[in-house]
Amino acid sequence: MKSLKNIALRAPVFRSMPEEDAIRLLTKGRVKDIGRGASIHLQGERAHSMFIVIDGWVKLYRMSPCGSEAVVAVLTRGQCFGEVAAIRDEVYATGAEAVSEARLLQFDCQDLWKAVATNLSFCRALFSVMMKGNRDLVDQLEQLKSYTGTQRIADFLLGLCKEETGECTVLLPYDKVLIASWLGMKPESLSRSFRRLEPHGVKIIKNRATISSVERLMEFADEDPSYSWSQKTCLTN
Amino acid sequence: MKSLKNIALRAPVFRSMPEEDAIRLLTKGRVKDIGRGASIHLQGERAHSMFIVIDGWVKLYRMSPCGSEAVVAVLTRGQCFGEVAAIRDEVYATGAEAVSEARLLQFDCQDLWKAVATNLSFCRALFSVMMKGNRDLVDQLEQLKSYTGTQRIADFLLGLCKEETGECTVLLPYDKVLIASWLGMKPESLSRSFRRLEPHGVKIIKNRATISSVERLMEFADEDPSYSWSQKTCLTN
DNA sequence: CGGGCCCTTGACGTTAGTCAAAGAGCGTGG
DNA sequence: CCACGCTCTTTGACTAACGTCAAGGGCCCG
Repeated sequence: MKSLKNIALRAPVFRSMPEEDAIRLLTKGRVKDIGRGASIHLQGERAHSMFIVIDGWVKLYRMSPCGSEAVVAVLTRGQCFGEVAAIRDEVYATGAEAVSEARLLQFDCQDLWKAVATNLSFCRALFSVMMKGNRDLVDQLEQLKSYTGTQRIADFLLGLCKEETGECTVLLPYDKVLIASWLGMKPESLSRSFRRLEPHGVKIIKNRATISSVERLMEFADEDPSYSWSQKTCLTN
Repeated sequence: MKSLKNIALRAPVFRSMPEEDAIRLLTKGRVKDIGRGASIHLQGERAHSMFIVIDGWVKLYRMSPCGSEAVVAVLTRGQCFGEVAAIRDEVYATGAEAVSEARLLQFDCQDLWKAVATNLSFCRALFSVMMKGNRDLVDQLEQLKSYTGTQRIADFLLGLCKEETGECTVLLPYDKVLIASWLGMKPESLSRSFRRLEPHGVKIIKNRATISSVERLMEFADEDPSYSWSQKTCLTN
């Protein structure tokens, strides 16, 4: 229980608040343990709560009328979701589902409203969190519009590895079907794209990725998509 | 000047506030007229202001390291931008540029901070606006991940027309290069996609689009992308 | 051992980007 | 007025990227 508190206090929503305010809010939260694949809330459902992930992984997704699923975010320890809808008594814009065993902290709308009305630091903290969410969405849009799937994977891998240079090994945090959906492609395409990264020094074995040169991969990830082949043909000419 | 005030008061940021609060805030705003192509703020620049569009069109865009531009939003009368960064003293996540002659209302950071600290209704109004922004980004992501370019155009046209049924003619609000960029494709692809909409009852002449049946187009826009050809082959068998 | 799930691979078709060229519309200057 | 250059747009030919369908391998679990 102590570690739960520590995790929550370090979460972006609470971190920037005076600690006593954060603790007071924290006590309003209810712990919720759920299994892999369990639904947390549905898209279009009236928002009743905000959540913070204490442990495990959660995906936010959109179902389109034709039945295809687009993953909009994948969250883990310390990240919060549902706040956007909960804060204004709206419906959730996405569905939320646990993609692993997960432990959440759940806060009722009413408590949020009270906190917003009485606590300016919480208000500012919420702005920060929403800003971060906004920025992540914009980043994702840029990626989708400007880069190929293979480049998005390169970026995804780079985001996982701590090193800024040299060699690096990372574990894929969840299964490839989810990675594919998150990056906006099909599992088959993901698999092929992993192959296409091999010439750039990336090897995937099971759920372990080995990057032989972080710099080289970064270069590839930022490259103009139309540049790769013109370079190829230049070399062969 | 009176109409300026009316437009601003009807803007989503102010609409939900008590009118006297809104008017007090409004007086802090400075009018700014700019020409087509003029830059309003740059991506990565320290945020100094929030803006409301009084007239004309503004695009928000991301430049990627390789130089390609991804349009993230296209805004017009009443819509506001820059608030996400301005409210937390951050850098702008996107660049902003006028894509037509435009008139803006500009609010300094300091005034915003004061307003947030002293005025709960403004705080709530900002939450609403940010929520709307968030939702639009999620919608866009879903579109990009789940539909083809041609379907996104269909959706774009449907968003322009007021009718829910029957025939409808709409004017394209800005040039096709921008539409293409906004929908995440190249002008050439846009041009071809327009052609592909003809069998679905859409005719484009200059900047005027005629939709012969809104229902039919909606059906096409929501269709499973992989469904179209299986239907085609079924018909020919 | 069999069934289900995840992942990969191959063959094939569709979609979108690239490069090049050309037409349409428009304002400018001769 | 016309020629010219400019930008926006369309079209064609070609290529790359991605999705679809089908098949098969590896793995876990009942």
